[in-house]
Amino acid sequence: MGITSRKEREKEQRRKSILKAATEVFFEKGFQQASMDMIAERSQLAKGTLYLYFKSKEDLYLALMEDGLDILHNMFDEAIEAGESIEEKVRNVTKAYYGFTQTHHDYYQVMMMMDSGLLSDKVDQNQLQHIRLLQMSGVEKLQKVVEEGISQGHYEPSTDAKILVLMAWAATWGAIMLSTEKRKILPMFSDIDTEQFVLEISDRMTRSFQVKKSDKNDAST
Amino acid sequence: MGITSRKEREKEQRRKSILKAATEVFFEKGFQQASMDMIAERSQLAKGTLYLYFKSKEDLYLALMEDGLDILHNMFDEAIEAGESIEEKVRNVTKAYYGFTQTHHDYYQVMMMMDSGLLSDKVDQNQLQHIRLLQMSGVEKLQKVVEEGISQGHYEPSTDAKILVLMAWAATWGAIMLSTEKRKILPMFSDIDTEQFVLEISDRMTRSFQVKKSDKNDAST
Amino acid sequence: MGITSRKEREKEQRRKSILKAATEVFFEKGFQQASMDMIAERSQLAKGTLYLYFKSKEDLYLALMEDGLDILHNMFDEAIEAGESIEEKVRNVTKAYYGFTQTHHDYYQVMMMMDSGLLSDKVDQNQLQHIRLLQMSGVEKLQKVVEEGISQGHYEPSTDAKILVLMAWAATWGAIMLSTEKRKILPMFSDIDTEQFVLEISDRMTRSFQVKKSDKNDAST
Amino acid sequence: MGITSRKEREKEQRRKSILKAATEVFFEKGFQQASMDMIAERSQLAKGTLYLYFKSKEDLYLALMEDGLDILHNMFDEAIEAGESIEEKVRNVTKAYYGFTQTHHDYYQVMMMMDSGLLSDKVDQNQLQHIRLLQMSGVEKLQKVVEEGISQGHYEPSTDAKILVLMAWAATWGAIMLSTEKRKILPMFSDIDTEQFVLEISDRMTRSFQVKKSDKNDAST
DNA sequence: TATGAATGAGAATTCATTCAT
DNA sequence: AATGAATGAATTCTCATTCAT
Repeated sequence: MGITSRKEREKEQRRKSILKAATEVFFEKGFQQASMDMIAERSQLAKGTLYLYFKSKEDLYLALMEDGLDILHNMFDEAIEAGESIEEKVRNVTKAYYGFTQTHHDYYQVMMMMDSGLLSDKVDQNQLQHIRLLQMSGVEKLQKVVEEGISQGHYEPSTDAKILVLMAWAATWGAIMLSTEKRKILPMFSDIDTEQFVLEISDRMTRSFQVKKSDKNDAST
Repeated sequence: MGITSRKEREKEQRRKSILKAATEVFFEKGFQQASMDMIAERSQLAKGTLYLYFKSKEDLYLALMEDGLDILHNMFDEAIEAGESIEEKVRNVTKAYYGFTQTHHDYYQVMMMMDSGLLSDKVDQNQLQHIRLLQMSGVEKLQKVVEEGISQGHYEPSTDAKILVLMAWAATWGAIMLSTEKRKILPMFSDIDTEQFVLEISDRMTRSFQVKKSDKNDAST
Repeated sequence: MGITSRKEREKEQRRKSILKAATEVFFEKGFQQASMDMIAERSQLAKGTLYLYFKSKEDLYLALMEDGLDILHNMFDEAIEAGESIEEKVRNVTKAYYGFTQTHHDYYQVMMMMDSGLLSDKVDQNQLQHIRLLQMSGVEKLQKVVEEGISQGHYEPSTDAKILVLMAWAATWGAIMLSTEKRKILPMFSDIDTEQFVLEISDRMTRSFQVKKSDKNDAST
Repeated sequence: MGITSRKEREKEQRRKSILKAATEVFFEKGFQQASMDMIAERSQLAKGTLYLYFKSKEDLYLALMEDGLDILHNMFDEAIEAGESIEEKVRNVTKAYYGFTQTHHDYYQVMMMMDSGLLSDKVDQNQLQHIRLLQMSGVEKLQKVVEEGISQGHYEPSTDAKILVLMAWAATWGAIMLSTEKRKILPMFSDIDTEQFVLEISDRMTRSFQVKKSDKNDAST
């Protein structure tokens, strides 16, 4: 048993180290340009060995996606946990997402890649389904928070929690993509604090659903 | 004379038909997966012929991008022209962008791909520069409208036109990406009218910069 | 008739201009690297037109060889004519050959190319035979001169004219190739006057067959 | 240990067998006409395998050149070693060179090709430099022998060793080229013993520098 | 006759995957 | 389990030649 579990730990260890190498290479080269040779070299293993752990390049990529999503969702859970008010919880999730794109920049980029261009011919459909579910669950977590907020009178009673979440999500996502991808193109971006930008856009979007007291809503850059 | 122009027209015609085929294939397969063979077959031409019109696969791709951006920017100009009030102009641009993603869905998708990972090694740098400029100019057009709106007292005097535009743009872009790309993933999206969703998110974002009268702003889905 | 001959002259003219362009391009690029496109462009004609005058790239190449050999042999004839003594005639031929490699450097290079690498699959065998004959005739002309020299007692009576000519030819050819092709490799060549070198090697070779006043050093085959 | 060396030997073996196949194909077709497909087929390997051993067609060609030059220079060394007198040493080198062109005829032909038109764009410049050096070193070895001969009074004291060597070399090379390449063209060659021809031309050339017993025939540069 | 657009066979090279050791 | 040599299908691009105008 001890032996078995040590072996299993070693196996898991090796799996992780392959994933790490793959993430780096995918990030640096993009999915297509990355070759199994590069990943093998980076992970200090023989090419054949990769196929003992992942049955194809696509499979490796999906595993990596799952990994990234796991990290992200743990960050979400902590973010929601840590927030005391509804407002803070929502804000924390935005922060968490932004934080993920910064501290796990390679994971983020690699995950972004996926949306355009992976052909799922040889892809394990079960695994794909699992990833889809993970992607959804982030939104669902946020939705629960908002529903609580509605019932607490924090948002307009007529608010559709789903719509609110999707809009906040869309705005946040758009802001992050705009900041990270277009920074190179749009010089106007050069003097903007990205985190502020992302947080403010999320704030403005969620606040537009909030109940107005007598009014002193406004936002400063 | 007649002959020259007929020949030229035919050449242009063929160029267009290659671009059309290429757009389809790039859209279906992604840039990397799309092969010149596929494009040749789709356009009913021999492989070599493609190289008479475009000097490389990258070149073909860039030409296609330019084409798409041209269409988009014409739509923007008309949108701004057609709007009577500031509010309407901004709204029209959002509509135009959304419309573009729908009526030229393949162009849109292909343009989205670009951001992740085209190898600019063999790419004509002048052409690339031109594309960058086109991409920027859309934002700039909107910025002019907003600046006018600020000076007309339509938006808070303290508003930074650039920030407003970038936020509106980010939100709109995020909304469109979310709706088009994630529709397949998020079942919660199934009963949402996409155009409404996109317009509303843009509205909410811009309205958050507007001067509040005494207040009765709200939005229903 | 006038019309016919004008047309024929024009045709011949065009043929020549294609050959000229081809020589330049073959010289600059080598046979394989030279493309019919380049030759067409250089000769200011359409690609298709080349095929009205030469039935293939190989054919064009052979025509060019013939042209070069014609020039060379005219130079030989003049060289022999101009020489007053046997010695001078032989020397003049060497000079003429060297001169050809200098003033018609591109022809010379292009002719050298042929020896290595042309596949005669699609080549007109009659034309090839003609070229072979031309190549031989230079040697034959020289041989006649030497035979005269032997009968005049200029060379050892036992001399085999054929051997003398072949040896002189080999030495001259080797010297020219060494000087032109190896100059880039052998730095030791840098301070040698090529023409002197070539003439001297030919001299030494032929003189070794000459009758020695008081001596009798000789070589038997 | 045993395993490692066996594997290495096998690898070297395969490398050699590729080189062998390549030499044959290059010889038959010339560099440009030879395709990696042909070489793969000839060596009974898959095309991709070739690229495990040589990184490009050019690389393969250069490796082959180096191999051939190595053989040639070993033959030179032995030739010089084996000769007892100066005269014999020089003669042996000529013999060795001729021998090489006969026993390694394909190597010789392939090496001859090089001089006309290898594209050095993608070629490893270090390797190219090495080849240039090897090509030179043959001449240098001979030069040393001749210098010794001069100091021993074997050649005219005024003799420039460099000139003597270059002339002997040129004559020998010319003779070999004439005999091998033109044999097909010049029927007059048919009844000549090639080796005799080559040796004699070399003899005549070197002897023309030798001190004459009772005589004083000489040549001025 | 002259043109030049179109062709398509063929070239070098890459790389995911397999499999004997 | 781990290796890494071998594979060969697939990819981009070239270019001699043809042929409708």
